[in-house]
Amino acid sequence: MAKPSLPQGTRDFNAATVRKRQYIFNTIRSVFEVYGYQPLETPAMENLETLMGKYGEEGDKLIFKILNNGLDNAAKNEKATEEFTKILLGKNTSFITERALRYDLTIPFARYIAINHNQLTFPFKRYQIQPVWRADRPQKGRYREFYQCDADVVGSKSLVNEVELATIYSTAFEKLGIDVEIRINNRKILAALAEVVGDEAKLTDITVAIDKLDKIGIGKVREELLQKGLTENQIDIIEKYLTINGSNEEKIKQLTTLLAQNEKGKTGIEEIEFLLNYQLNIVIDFTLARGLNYYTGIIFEVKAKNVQMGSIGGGGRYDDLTGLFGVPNIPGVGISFGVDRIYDVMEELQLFPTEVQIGTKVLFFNLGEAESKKAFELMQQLRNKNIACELFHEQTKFDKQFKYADKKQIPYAIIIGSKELEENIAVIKNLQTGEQQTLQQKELLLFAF
RNA sequence: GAGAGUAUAGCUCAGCUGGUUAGAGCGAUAGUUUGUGGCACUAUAGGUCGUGGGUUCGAGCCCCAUUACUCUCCCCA
Repeated sequence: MAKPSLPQGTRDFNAATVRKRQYIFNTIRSVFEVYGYQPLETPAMENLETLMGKYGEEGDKLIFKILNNGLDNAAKNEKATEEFTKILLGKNTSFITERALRYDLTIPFARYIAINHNQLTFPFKRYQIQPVWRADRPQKGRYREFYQCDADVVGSKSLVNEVELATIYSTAFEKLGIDVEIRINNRKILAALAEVVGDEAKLTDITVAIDKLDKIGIGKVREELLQKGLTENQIDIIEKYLTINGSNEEKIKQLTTLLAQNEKGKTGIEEIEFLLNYQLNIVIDFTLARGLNYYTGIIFEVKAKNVQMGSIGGGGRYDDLTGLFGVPNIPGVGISFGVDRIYDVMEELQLFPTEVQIGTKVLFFNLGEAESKKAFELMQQLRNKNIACELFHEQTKFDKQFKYADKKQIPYAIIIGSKELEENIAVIKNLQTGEQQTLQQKELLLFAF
């Protein structure tokens, strides 16, 4: 038989990894909850129609499509064969596939709003932590199945939402112990730049090129813009924009001189100033663009300090997400946590608390039939007090039982042999320090494990 | 979609210009006179060298094909 293997780009998570990941999820979830966000879960699969065309041409190709379960009527055979040829040509047909795996959490959320907007109280704040699937070529830090962790608020234009989301970022990362820089920019400013440059149609090309700045450098960005058909003069203005620097105040000052005449630019600057008034721990970065096209206002990106790693969070404001589903005029703003990268950062900087990694707290040694029966009885009492315990599965040498505890990193061993059984006592040993003490069996329940 | 690399024991890898019975470390299991572990020592198990062809007296090593995985670009989290 062939060796079993995993589908490309997927992973098993062992006990230690699951615990650490849960720790991240729980920390972020608790912050979401404290800020009044409500959980939402949507199905792993959506109707293909719901997803197609929402992520651009590239994105459509990366959607995992689910094959229909055969024909209900043999008469359709010929038609099906015909339709299948279309699939081979890269086209979609509901005859062959009408469902697909969730590609992100935002579109299913928009779909949910579109279905339920009549019954929801706005502003509607939800968070969602679920896996998504992409038929991408996997590589480092990039998988075909991975978790997203999103919080959005829709039905409100207030910038207070942006303030809250920025605060959620700093609170969550502080709780996780990660030192981060929260960068912000405003799509309105980028739009203004395109207007000032004199070519609004090139907005997307400009943002895409700018987004690559820290990766490929100013020279290559110029090259790319040139290729997209911008003139040297236009690119000079963009370069001037990209070289803005200094403190937040200085940056705003420089930008004002550059874009002051432009209405959009003015609003964009005012919005950023609104956030700055809240004394948030944020940094203006006018070179921040983010790839997703649906953003229209403030955009966020979070980077971990002291470690070489891409962004570990991002988000922004969008005006009309549900318009795609026929329900217009519901603006929103949202953020996302990149859990897999956060995991890598925390692993590298050793930020996981040791408690997270302990499964079983106490191992009861098995030293005979009567002894283990007593041990079992005591163990159940500890379990009732929510202390994770195990009884060694068979009577064997001390050596083996110790090794088991050692391998599983169990911090305490409780030893009840014939002597202890007779005298109603128990030996409790701290396996890390090697210290041990003898207690009355009933005192065990009061022991601070 | 474009490109590069890797494939030998459960894991990480050696294996010389092709030459007899393919090795190490870690791990696993057992033991070192059966009520105190982690260390050390000893022993044992475990591989038709990814798969299919070819060259050769002879292939883990060379050639071709194929599959899987890893990485880079595109794109993205």
